[in-house]
Amino acid sequence: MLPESFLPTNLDVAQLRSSCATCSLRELCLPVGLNDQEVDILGEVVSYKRKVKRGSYLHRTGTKFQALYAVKSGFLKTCILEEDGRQQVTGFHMTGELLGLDAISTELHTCDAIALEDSEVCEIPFAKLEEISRTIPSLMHHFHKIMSREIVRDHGVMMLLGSMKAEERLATFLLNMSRRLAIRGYSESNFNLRMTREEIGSYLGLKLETVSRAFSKLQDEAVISVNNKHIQIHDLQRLKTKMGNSSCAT
Amino acid sequence: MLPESFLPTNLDVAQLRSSCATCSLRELCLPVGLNDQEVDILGEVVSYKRKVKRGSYLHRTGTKFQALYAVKSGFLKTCILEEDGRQQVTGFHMTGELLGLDAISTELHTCDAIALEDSEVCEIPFAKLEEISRTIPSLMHHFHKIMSREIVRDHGVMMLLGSMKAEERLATFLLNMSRRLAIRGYSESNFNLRMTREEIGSYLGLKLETVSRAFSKLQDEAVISVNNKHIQIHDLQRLKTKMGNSSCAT
DNA sequence: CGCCTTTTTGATAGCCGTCAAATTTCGTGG
DNA sequence: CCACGAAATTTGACGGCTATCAAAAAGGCG
Repeated sequence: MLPESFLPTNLDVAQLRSSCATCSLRELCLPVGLNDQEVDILGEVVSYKRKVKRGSYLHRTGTKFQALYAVKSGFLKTCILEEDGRQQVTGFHMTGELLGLDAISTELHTCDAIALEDSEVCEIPFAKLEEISRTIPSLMHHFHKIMSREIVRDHGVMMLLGSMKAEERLATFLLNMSRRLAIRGYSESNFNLRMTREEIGSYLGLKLETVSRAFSKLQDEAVISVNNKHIQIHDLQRLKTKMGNSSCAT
Repeated sequence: MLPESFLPTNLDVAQLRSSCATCSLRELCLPVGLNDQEVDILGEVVSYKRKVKRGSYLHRTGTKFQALYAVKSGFLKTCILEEDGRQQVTGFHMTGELLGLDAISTELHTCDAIALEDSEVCEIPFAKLEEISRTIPSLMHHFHKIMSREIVRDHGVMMLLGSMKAEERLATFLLNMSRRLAIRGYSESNFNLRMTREEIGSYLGLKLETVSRAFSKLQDEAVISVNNKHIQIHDLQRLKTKMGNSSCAT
């Protein structure tokens, strides 16, 4: 613990208490749709931040669930692994997104969450969130929307895994990354991937070699440029057509 | 509207008002963990039932979301379809399970729900559910668990679609059906499937012919018997070993 | 009972996984 | 800052699993 002289000044305290209020992610994250007073209440609940170094775990499968995490900065993956060693990446998570929703059901984490770059997350004690959401209907409602959105996202991935070919999967993946980056103010056509080919492959139900080949093919067709982890999308429209035209003719 | 003389008698009113209280699915459905008084409150919100004939829609993609549905009897599938005609079954739903969770996010249904046999569902107006869950914390909490469980289930399907071979997928599917039927008091080793090979295939990311072949293979190995839609599981243990032993040796 | 849907089974083709090796990139420590 | 070794990526060759096409058989509904 720090000595008292190192406690935050009043200004710092104000910043802490209103961490959600002043957070640049306010419009992306849990506080969406709340008024200033409600955001302050939420901000008191969300008082702890946690740094997660690249490669280290935010949480592990089987550990007790106590809090959701909102990504404040950085990039993480979640993955489940079977007894037999098979691993499945279930998601990649950017700023403003919530982790831990799967753990509510059993109060145990059902997946590992691992930082793919140095990251910072806000800890949201779940019991407290439920408590204050009783008095802030719009918070409760938005939380339900977030959970629902995760279900919709998963259904989209099921569709992808169930009926798309390798190139379609990768195109869908790239466009998804592009869109999410654009929402956050980054370039939609020029970005660096944080994950390896193997992690992309696990997410897309493909082997890393197949991912690599699909990248090369899209590059040969001049739709994108690939330089290791750096991606440049030359033709967004054409990339979109790659998403869903495998079995048009039927 | 019915004339007053057709309003329910007192006895009927009592049965209606306590529909959740007397429902045989009380321990499987939304009221889990509620005391009698709370179940009564919930029962007032869940006052409408709807019959859905085999083959007809409970809801369609794109229509306005107003209520969740709890399956009271019967069996339904949910599926999404892309512009290009590709279809993906996202789930099969038995008694006590909740439909419509995906629609909360956009207030539009993101999938079709179709009855695979004559079914009956309880309509749960979502706004009212949120309203009463403010005063019944255990209801709110259980609802969150249900949504979370759906996310976990979807992640399991992603794992299945992403890394299992045809025979493993089918074994996983059969064991899932078996377990869910057992919970509901039916035989775990002797049941009728309600869906076609094509629907199973869509759910499992396989073509119907591949599903049929996988059935035949399991039958040749004397693990199950297949007679069209009737399934008999002879060796549950051996079926379980089929779930996850494709790439053990690595 | 008859038609249509569903299911099964076979033959073939194609996509992707597997194995392998070369090359590049990245992290760490000197 | 550079050098080294490990990790990641790319590319090729080949094989296997599943999709596709086809046809026959079985089942179900009006």
